Amino acid sequence: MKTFFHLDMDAFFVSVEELFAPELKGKPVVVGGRPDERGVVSAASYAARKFGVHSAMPLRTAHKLCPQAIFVEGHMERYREYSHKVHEVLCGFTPLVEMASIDEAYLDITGTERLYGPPLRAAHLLHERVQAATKLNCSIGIAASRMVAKICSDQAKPNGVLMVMPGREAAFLGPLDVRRIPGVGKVSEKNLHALGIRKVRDLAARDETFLEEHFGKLGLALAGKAQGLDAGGWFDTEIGAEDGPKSISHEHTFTEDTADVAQLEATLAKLCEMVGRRLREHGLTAGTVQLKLRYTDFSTITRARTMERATALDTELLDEIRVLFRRNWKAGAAVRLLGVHVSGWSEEGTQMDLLDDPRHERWQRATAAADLMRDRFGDSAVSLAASLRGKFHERAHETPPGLPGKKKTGRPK
DNA sequence: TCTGGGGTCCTAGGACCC
DNA sequence: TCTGGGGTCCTAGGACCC
Repeated sequence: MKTFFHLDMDAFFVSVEELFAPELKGKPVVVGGRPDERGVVSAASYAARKFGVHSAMPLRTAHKLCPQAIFVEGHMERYREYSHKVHEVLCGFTPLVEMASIDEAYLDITGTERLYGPPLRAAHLLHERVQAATKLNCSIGIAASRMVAKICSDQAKPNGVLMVMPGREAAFLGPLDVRRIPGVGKVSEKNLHALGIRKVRDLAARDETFLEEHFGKLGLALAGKAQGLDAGGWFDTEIGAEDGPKSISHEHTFTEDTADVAQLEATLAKLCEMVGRRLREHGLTAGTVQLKLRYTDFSTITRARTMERATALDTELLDEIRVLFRRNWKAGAAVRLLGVHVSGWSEEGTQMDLLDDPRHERWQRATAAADLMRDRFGDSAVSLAASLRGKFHERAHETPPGLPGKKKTGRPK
């Protein structure tokens, strides 16, 4: 029998903001952007939640619900820094730790009784340590499966600890809405409701084959989850077995939809640069590139191409992306969003054979030099896109306004 | 309500091969 | 030629998570 913790930071982004601006405490705070911007709520304080504001809600809607709320852009670097602090505390507690996202983690604390006492005691100790190191609150769920531990931490919020005793899983889960099960979203909830399945106990009452017939693999997983099991899927993996990313992507939603080819292509160049940079940071080369296009009516297409050889070079990514764009963009149609996505890492990683191509080698050197400049002087110090734009357009164009991560000044060390 | 950005996993169809 | 059965790769779309 195993014992898992799921630790979840309370209103994480908002709480970090409060550390730097204590006057925000207790007030309705919304992290995500200005109230009149295109965008959604990343996090809302408990005071804001009282007005019905919640994460993923459009900022404009949040503003209508709670006009007096304080809207802030947020500081991702700070959240990452605090996430690292939490991670350090957890690793000092037990070696089997897995950060599941920036603000939550799973711990396998099986066999730590001699060290920390029974699980509830251990959880309170861990809670104190996190508090002492970060001045932030968290909630901890304890159970014999990761999934139940996650649901527990949710029920324990805010700033609480909750344990489900082994054998009591079905009794605990039974009265909960099916929506509380991780993996059941809006659509699955609706489909389950259509079959008269509203509570987890309704789910537990149906047999596996019935659920599989209606929901395929998802149904099979649901049957297990209704019993409180980690069977199959995401929960059924070793804690701490970290593997690198499977895909890397960047996308940008324009402040105003645009059909200006120059602006669109400049944006694609910038996105390819960002993706290329991340590839090189991870030491990866991508075999497949994918373009994402969203029009004004929110209709969205993706178009992918697997290249003859994998690459991590901005210019080669851009060449592919530009072909996909020209082939698939309904010319003249205003675009809301562009995205560049790469995947399919090359197995051998090395690409010695490419060195015979002098063009490729030149770009590799230029890219390495640009990376170095950005390391030293900041991301805006140099842009390959600028030189590329000269190649493909008669006039050079300004970098489009409002691109993420764009800074006016460098930051010399 | 007027809908971000970065991910993972699943499904389904078609090409292609044996 | 009137038509099998896998397996694998690729592409497109969508649900879901934070």
